[in-house]
Amino acid sequence: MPDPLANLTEAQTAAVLHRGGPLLVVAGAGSGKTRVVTCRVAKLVLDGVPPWAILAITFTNKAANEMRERVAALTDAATLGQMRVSTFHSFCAWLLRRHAEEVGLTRDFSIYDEADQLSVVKSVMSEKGIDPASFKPGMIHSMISRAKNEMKGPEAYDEDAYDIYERTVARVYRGYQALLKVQNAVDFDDLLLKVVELFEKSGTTLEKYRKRFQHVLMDEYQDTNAAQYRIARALASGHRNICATGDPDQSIYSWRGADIRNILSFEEDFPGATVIKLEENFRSTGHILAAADMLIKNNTMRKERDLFTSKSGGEPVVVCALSDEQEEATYVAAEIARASGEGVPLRDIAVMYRVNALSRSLEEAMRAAGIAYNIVGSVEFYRRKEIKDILAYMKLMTNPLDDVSFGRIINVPARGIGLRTIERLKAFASLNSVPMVESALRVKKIKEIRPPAAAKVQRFTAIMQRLKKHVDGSAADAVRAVLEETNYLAFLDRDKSEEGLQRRENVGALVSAAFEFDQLDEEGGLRGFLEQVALVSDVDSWDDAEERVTLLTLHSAKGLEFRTAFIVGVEESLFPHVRSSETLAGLEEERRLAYVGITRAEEKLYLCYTHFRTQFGRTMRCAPSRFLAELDPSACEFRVSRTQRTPSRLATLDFDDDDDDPDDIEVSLELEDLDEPVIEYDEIGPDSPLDYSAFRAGVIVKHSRFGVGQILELSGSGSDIRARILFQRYGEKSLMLKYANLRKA
DNA sequence: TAGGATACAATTTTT
DNA sequence: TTGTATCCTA
Ligand SMILES: Nc1ncnc2c1ncn2[C@@H]1O[C@H](COP(=O)(O)OP(=O)(O)OP(=O)(O)O)[C@@H](O)[C@H]1O
Repeated sequence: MPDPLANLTEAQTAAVLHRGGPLLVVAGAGSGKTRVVTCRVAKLVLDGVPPWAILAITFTNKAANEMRERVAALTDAATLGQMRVSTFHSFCAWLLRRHAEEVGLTRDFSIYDEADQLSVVKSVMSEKGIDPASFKPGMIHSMISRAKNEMKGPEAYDEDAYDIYERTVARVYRGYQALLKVQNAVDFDDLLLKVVELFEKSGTTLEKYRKRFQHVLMDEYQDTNAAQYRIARALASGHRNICATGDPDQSIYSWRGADIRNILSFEEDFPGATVIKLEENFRSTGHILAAADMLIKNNTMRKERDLFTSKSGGEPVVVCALSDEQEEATYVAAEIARASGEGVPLRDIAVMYRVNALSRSLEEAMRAAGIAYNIVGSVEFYRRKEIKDILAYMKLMTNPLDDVSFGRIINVPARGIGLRTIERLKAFASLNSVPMVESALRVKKIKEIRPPAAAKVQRFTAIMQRLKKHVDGSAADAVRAVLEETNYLAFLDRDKSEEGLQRRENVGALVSAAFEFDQLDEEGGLRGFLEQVALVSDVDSWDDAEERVTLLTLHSAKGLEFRTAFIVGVEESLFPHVRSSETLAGLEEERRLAYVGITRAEEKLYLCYTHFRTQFGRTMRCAPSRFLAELDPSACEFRVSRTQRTPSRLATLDFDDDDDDPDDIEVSLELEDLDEPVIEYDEIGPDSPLDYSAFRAGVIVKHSRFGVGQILELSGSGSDIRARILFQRYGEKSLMLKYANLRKA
C-alpha cells in the first residue's frame, strides 16, 4: 500500500504529521492543500484514529467522494465508511435528521430548493398583499438569504431596516420562516443555522459530537460563512484538533455570504495555532503561474505571499482577440481539435466562462466540429419540470406538511382541478391550521367545493394514500410507484414533440439514478435519496473520466485542474462583471476569480475576448478586460484574428461535420501573432457607469415607450436603482434605471 | 378548466 | 433571446 507521506514536501509532511492543536495551512493555488487534507486523514487512520472520529469538510460532494476514494486507496481500513467526509450542507442535514425534534422539525423535514423557496416567498407575499411587481420575489428572496448567511434573524433585520424596501423584506422574512416551520421544511441556509441553533440549545448534543469528532478538517476554508465558522468552532472548541486549509486569494463566494475574515483571523480565533505555508506550485508551468501572480498582485486587500514552481516556463499564455462570440467559439473548437490531435485527451481540456449564458455559442461550435463535450451545471437535471414533479410526489410522501410540493402536483398530471378549487382548499387549510393534504382529505366537508370537483380531489388523495405504502421502501421503488400511480409516462406521451421525448428520457434517467442510489447506499431509501438530490451541486453530477471536453463556469472550476484550459469572454463588464465592479471589494473578488481560472491550467492556457458580443439579441461592442493588461506580458503571446472588428461569422472555416472521432477533427483558424500587445481601453465604453443622481423622487421624466411620468420613489443602490414612476398614460410602473433609459422632461 | 397566444420584463456566480 | 405572467378562447 502506498505511503501517505511519499512524495510530499517538507512543509506538506509537517502539516500531515502535526498533532494536538489547531493547524492552518494557507497556500496559493496548486500547492497541494487538498492533497495535505487527504494524506492527513489517511495518516490519522493509519495511526489508529477510528474513522468515525474524523470529520472532513469539502466544498463539493464530488470533492468529498474523491477524498474518500483516495483515503481508501491509502489505508484499506474496513471501517472507513464511518468516516464523515462531506460538504457542510450534507453534514448538517445528516445531523439534523438525528436531532430534528430539538430544533422544531421532524425527522422527515423537507429541504427546499431554490424554486421551492421562491414559491414560499411568493405565497407569503400574496398572503400579506405585497405587490410582486414593485417588490420582485427573487430580489426579496436573495435579500432574505443574504441576511440568513449573516446570521441575522427577521427581528434583527427589521430593526436595522432603513427604508420601505427593507422593511418589506423583513415582513416577508418573518412570514417565510413561519411558513417553512409549518411545512416542516428548511432551506439551504437553515441547514446550517439550525445546527448552530442545535448546538446552542443543547450542550449535551454538542458535547456528544465534540467527543465523537476528535479530528475536524476543512478544505477551502476561505469560502466559509458565518454559520459554518460557528459550527466548526463549536465542534473544535474542546480538543482543538482543527485543521483548516485555504487560500485567501481564492475566496470567490462572498456573494453567498462567505467571509474571508474567517481564514484571516484563524490565528486569533484559535490561539496557539500552527500556521504552515506551502509555497511550491505543482500544477502549472512557469508562464501560467507568472501571469496569475502578477494579476493577483493588483489586489490591494491582500497579504503578499510567494509561490514558485520548479517546472519550466512552458508555453506562453495565449491572449486572443476575436471578432465575436461565434468566431471565439470556432477558434476554441479549432484549438481543441489541434490539441486533441497532438495527444491531449479531451477529458483534460476545459473551457471556462464567467456566466452560464456563454456556453451556448461554445456548444454550437463543439457540435459543428464534432467534439464531444459535457456542460457542468446550466440546466441542472434536478431542476427540470418533469423531474421536479415526480420528486414532489416523493417529498409529499415523506413529509405531508410540504404544501409547496402539494401545490406543485395537486393538478399534475392534469386531473381537472382548477384554480378555484385549489384556492378553496388553501382557505380551508389556513382557517383550520392544517396542511393542504389534510384539507384535501376533508374535501367533502368544504361546502364551497362542488361534488364533481371534490371527486377529482379525492382521486388525488387516493393516489397519495396508496403511495404512502412505499414511504419506507427504496428510492427506485418509490419512483416506480409514483410513475405507476400517476400515469406520468402516459401524460408525457401526449406530448409528441422533441421536448416531450427528452422529458421521457429524463424520467428514465431519474429511475436509473434512484436505482443506482439504492445500490450504493442500502440504508438510504427514499428519504436518503431525496436528501442527496436536494444537495447535489453542479459539479457533483459531472463525470470527469468521460472522454469529453468540459464546459463550466469559473465558479464551478474551483479546485479542479486541466492540462489545457480556455477562459472565454474576458471582456470589461462581462469579466469583471458589471454587477460586481462597482465596489473595490467586488472588483477584487472578480480578480480572484480570474486567478482561480488561470491557475486551473496545467500546461496551456488561452484567454479569449471579442470585440462584439450578441446578448439577448443585441450586439454590443466590448472592450478587453482590464485583467488582461494586468497579466505578466512576458508570459503571454498576443494574437488577433484577421476578421476582428467585423461582427460576422468567418465564412471560410471548413468543419468536418458529422464526425464523432476526435482523432480526425479538422478545424482550422489561423490567427496572426502580434509582437506588441494590443489591449487598448476605451475609457468611455458602452458600459461605463452612468450618473443617476439627477433622478430623484418628484422629478418628471420621459420614457421612450411610456412617455411622461413622475418618479414616486427610488430604491436600491449603485447601478441597481429602481424607480417607481407614475406615467400619465400608462399608470404606475417599476423600472430599473439602467434599463429604462429615462430622460429628464 | 386547459391551453394557446400575447405581453412583458430582465438578465452573475450556487449550496 | 428567454422565461414567465397574464389574458383569452374553446
Ligand atoms: N508534493 C507533491 N509532489 C508532486 N505533486 C504534488 C504534490 N503536492 C500536490 N501535487 C499535485 O499538485 C496538484 C495540485 O494539488 P492540490 O489540488 O492538492 O492543490 P490545492 O492547493 O488544493 O490547489 P487549489 O487551491 O488550486 O485547488 C495536484 O495535481 C497534486 O497531485
